[in-house]
Amino acid sequence: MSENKKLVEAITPINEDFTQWYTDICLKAELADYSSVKGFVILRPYGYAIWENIMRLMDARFKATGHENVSMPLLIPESLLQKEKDHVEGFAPEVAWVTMGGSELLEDRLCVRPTSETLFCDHFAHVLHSYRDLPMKYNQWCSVVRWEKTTRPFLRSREFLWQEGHTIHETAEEAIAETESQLEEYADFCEKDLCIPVLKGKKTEKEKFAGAEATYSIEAMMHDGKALQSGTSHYFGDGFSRAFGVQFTGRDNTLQYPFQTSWGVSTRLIGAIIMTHGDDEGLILPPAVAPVQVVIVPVAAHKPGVLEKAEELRTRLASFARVKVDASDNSPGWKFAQWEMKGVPLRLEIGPKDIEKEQCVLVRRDTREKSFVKWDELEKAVPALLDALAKNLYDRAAENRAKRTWTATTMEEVQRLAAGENGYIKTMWCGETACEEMMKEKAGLSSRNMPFEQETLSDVCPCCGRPAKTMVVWGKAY
RNA sequence: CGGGGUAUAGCGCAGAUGGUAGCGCGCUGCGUUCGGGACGCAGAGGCCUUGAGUUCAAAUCUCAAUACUCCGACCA
Repeated sequence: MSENKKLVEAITPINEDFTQWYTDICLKAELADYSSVKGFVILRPYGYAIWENIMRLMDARFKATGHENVSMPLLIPESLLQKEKDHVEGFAPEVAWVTMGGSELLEDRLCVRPTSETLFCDHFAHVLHSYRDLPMKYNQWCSVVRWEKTTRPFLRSREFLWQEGHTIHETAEEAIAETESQLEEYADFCEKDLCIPVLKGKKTEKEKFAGAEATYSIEAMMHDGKALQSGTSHYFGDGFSRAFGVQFTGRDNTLQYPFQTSWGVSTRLIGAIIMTHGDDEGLILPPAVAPVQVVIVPVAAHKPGVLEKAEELRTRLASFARVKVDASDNSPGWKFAQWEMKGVPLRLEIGPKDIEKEQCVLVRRDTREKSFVKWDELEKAVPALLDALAKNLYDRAAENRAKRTWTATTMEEVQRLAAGENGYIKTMWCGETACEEMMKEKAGLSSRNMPFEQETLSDVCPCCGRPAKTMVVWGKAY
């Protein structure tokens, strides 16, 4: 293959310029495209298919734990948004407004939802009467708009697709349990289905959601050592309930305020997949969400029987895998490269030589390891290889994270580490926002979260020297 | 929103000192190929981002705008 040919579909080497590599993947693997609306991106069929798989798998998890889907309005009257002070202050800088209806100026302008807590609360106030109605566990799949200043496909765009769960409960304990169990659900999904190890923990006061009492997150580490907040779960206490007058008659016949949660993941997960698993050849998709799990490439497709056999194998695999035959006119080599770039986990080659031997060639995307498999053994071999690939993706990501995680006990150490490779830096912390801000100023780090799995690294905060309360993981974030 | 960079065919680029556009890949058709990015022949495809200047003449010079992109601050 000549240099010239390679240039055509070449992507920037991952270790040369990671951000450029990322953009190349988004465009060249045909996941996304820019639109003529500034900051808004288009999800192309291949990218949207990944999202569809994510939705399907997560939706099943939500349903299995008693959640119901609803659809809330796109627009929020300003008066409604104003009801919870912290919330409106947090979101005001990035909301888009609708001020006209047709040619009429609106008396109460409407905000395009940046998130739907206010609408859910308004609705809960209407439909909640008795403790017998609780819990209400709702979810919606929708898009939201936040007027971001800088945008990047999947990581930050002015409109993004997501899922937002909103629940209300009779007791604080129950709401807290919901907050935690949804975070666990996200973590499990990321680790099992997306093969991305995540760090579960509580956000600091500075980083928590506007209006929440507590915010929990799962943090994933990308190939370049930067962190990506990949899911959040919030506990609201009864703050929103009080602000919106959501009440119910309790078991003791008194009026009470329910306790509330909300939680969400977005198409940002696709960004996480790209940046966690990809390599110089392109994308590598976790089998659970890959739109195509096995691509069949016929070799010498013009020879009698080859295409027929390819089609026969497709039918055979279709009962247990998402499979596609590439019968285009391109050369086999071109197809290999193309489907590798698109991250298809497994390639099946079938040519005249294989047909003689009643076998085919299976090639893993992650290791490029080839195996010759008899047709009769495909039902076993394909799932086994997909599983092995998934495990390897997870292990590689976990290894990268382990390699890039350090601990520090003094500010000098933090600064020295922060000046080197990107990664997680664990330190103790006194709990003061001032010290968190100092981390940002002196080392360029933000707190990712306070992991559930705490360690005692020292007795004092490296910033101020006062007694330490918790261990925090710091890093640079997307 | 601050600081850089870029804008010419679908993509990647060339187009010194001004004279109305070219290359590679891709695309279309036909034929030969096919186990790691095949080849031949014949085609199609451009308001040179937009708007103002300067000039006989602007892709080229000047100034603005816009978009994308990278680096910071802010956020899923």
